[in-house]
Amino acid sequence: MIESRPKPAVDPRIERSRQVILQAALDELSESGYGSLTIESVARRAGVGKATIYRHWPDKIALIADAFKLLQQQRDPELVTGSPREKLERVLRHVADVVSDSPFSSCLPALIEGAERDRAVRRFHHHFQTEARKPTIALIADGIATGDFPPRIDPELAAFALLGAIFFCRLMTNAPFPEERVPTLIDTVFNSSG
Amino acid sequence: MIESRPKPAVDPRIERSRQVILQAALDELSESGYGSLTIESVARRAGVGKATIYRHWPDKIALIADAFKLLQQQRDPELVTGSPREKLERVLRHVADVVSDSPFSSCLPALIEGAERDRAVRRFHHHFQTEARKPTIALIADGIATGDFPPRIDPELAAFALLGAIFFCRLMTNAPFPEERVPTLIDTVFNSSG
DNA sequence: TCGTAGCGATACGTCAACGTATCATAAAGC
DNA sequence: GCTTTATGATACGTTGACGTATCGCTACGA
Repeated sequence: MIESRPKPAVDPRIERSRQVILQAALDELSESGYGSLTIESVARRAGVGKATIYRHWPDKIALIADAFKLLQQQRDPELVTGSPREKLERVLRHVADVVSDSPFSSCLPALIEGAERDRAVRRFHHHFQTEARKPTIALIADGIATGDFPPRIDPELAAFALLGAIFFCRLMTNAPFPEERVPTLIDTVFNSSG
Repeated sequence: MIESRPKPAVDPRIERSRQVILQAALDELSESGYGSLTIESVARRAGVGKATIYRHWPDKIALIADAFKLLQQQRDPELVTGSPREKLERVLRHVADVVSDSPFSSCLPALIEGAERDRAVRRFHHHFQTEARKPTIALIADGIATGDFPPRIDPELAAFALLGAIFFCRLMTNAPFPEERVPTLIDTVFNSSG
């Protein structure tokens, strides 16, 4: 039997522990934040012995980095169809929804803090955000090409403005960006419709 | 002598301690973040006895809240003149500058984290940001009234988009928003010029 | 069915920060 | 000058997290 991955027959207990611990770490990050997370509280929350955590991760930073990676992977991109304007609206509605209320949203302050303090977190945070932005930028470029959007705008800057407005609202005001306001936001930034 | 404020003749040592300690707290927030700040490290950095801090603040949260208040007050608003477009450009250049490199910028992640964890920090953070946004919104509304800006845009949303792009860049990418790109940002959001 | 190995629980010594108390020093105010 | 008072330094007991070690237990794989 030729198999490229011999499947090292990993003990399922290992993977189960990993998942339970990482999820508990995310819950802790959401509740206590980056600087106040402790291995012991994660272990308590996960219903796991401290030693089990140290078996899988050398230190707190490695655990947090893995937890954030899991968080990023949980943000599934949404496939949308329709006109560029319709696609953009759906994508931004989804972003507004996720940024308003989701595990990602509740961990966002801790993620920002983590990226500021730890090089590894910062690296994949920026990398992942860059990747997550690409479809939006491409969407805007498409819309310009088809004439749906004004021709002179800079797609990257437009994406910064649209996404930035939503994130800004979450972090700097007392109310998240309401999904229903997405069309008006697009109208404002693209100065279209009426 | 009639004086509305009798000046309670406060011992200058008290005010000096307050300032030194608050500045040290800001430095700690910038370096260690919200959750990892300790009273002892602030005392060490300020060259002050621990007891002096406890004499002035009941706990860590009160100290941090006061430190953030000082930080906000240090952001002096800039008075600008010229056409609405020129004024807006100068204001946004100033914002891009402050958000890229300043005590405010280096404390921003800690401020976001602090606002998430502590109700008092959150309240004045949101309040101050709302106040700081008002001139920009008014500026945009003025520009619409004078015909410098497109008539149909929502001034508040436009401000969210412009400011949001700058903050988004600081927090979600590996490079702060370059000041020189402010004109292009305005052009993109207002779809004007060429 | 049996040996292996990952597990939870627990105990351990270490360390750092907590918040309080004390004390001489020195600056402030009269 | 003399009293008051805020200060820096230091010591204190307490707490909680660190990271390691041990030990039955049991799910796994053969």
